[in-house]
Amino acid sequence: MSNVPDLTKIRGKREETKASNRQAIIDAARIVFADLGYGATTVRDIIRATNLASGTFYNYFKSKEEVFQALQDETALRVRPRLRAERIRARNFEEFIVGTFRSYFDFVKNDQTTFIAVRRHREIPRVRIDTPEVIAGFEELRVDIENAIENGVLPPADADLLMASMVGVAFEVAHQMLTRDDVTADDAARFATALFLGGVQALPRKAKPGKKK
Amino acid sequence: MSNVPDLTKIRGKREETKASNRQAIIDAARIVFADLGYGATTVRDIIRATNLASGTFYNYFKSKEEVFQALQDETALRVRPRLRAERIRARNFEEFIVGTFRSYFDFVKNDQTTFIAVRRHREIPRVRIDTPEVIAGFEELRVDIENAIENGVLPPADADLLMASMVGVAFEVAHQMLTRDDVTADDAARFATALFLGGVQALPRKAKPGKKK
DNA sequence: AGACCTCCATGACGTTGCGTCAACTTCGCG
DNA sequence: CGCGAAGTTGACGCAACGTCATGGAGGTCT
Repeated sequence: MSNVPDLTKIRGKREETKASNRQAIIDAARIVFADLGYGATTVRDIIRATNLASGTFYNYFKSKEEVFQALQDETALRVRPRLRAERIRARNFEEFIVGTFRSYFDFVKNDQTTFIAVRRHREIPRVRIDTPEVIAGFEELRVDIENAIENGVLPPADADLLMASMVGVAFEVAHQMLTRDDVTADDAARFATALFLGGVQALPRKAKPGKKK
Repeated sequence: MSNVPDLTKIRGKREETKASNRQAIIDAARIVFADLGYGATTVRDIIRATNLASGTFYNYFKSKEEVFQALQDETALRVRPRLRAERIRARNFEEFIVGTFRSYFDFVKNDQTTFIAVRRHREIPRVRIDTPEVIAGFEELRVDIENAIENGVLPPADADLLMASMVGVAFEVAHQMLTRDDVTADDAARFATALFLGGVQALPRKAKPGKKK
């Protein structure tokens, strides 16, 4: 009998149930948040939806906020590589912009459940929470913008503000897309792209003179 | 002697303490939220910061969420008239855009405490909550955009998406402004304005054919 | 294979905040 | 002044919180 454990797969039953418990909590949370709304759900509601004991929850997360972050992070980690790939592939200004928006809106459209679930709060009309992974995604965009500027793909503008603008437009337009049902991912992407294609040319040069910091 | 009550001022001691209690709760909440962060704050923390009894709280709000909304609404009701005035005064495209952004960023800059307080959560990096009054402000912008389009001040674009874009850019750029300290309200306004002045020209024509709905 | 130890799931427990409610105080009005 | 309406108070029952001692299952060493 081979006693060589498959190192890349199973690290023992210990680690296995650990991962499975964590995932069970996250999955239960996704359902419960969507069902009761974020504010109304309690840690107890979440563990009740698993077959784990209350104490176990606290071995994995220290509050429902932390589970929520894990949920958001999961999503962020799924989108980021796609966006990144699009931008790296871009050989010019237009491709940079259109690639980013297109794949983001496509993702949102195909993944509506997650996004809608998150917004389905009862008490509060609309909420947005940025977790570390989401913020890391913003940072990635900023870096890509800076590189694009250096390579002459983008005109020299303030990278922070340009990143912020793209993020803002992406989120708000995506929200419209989910609210109205007559806006396709393509409509959204064409709108956002046109705005930036036209707008970026006109931007003032860097607000801050030198490099960052 | 005069038993004619000043109708516009005091409607009797009853109404007076009612208003004062409500305001006391809101004021206490503003401080406590800023201090402990939104998530960590409890209803008890808020009433402890007033000299009212716990039961009294529930005569005015039914949860901390509701107090928070009242706080947001207070702010929204202060900004909206200014933005509206700017847009109505606008005699052309540029004035419409620049007026809106300038006064919004000025407001945020002068009112940092409110905005920073709201963001000073411990558990969660960054949060945004839209209350009914805030959403009403968005709607106001949308209507103004539609009117501007009808009057030929703005080119015919999708008003919903244009509104969403302006909102997104306004929020995100304002956030940058508060995070970095080298961005003035003027920098922010010039950036956002340039983006839209250049970008709006290039927008696709209305995604939806006829009038709204 | 067995003994041993480590790790973690369990659920009961004390604590804290929740929302309600009966008793009481204050206001307005005749 | 006296009565009813309106609103405040804090104690109470209940639910969720986060912890911790216990036990059982997984890994390791001989």
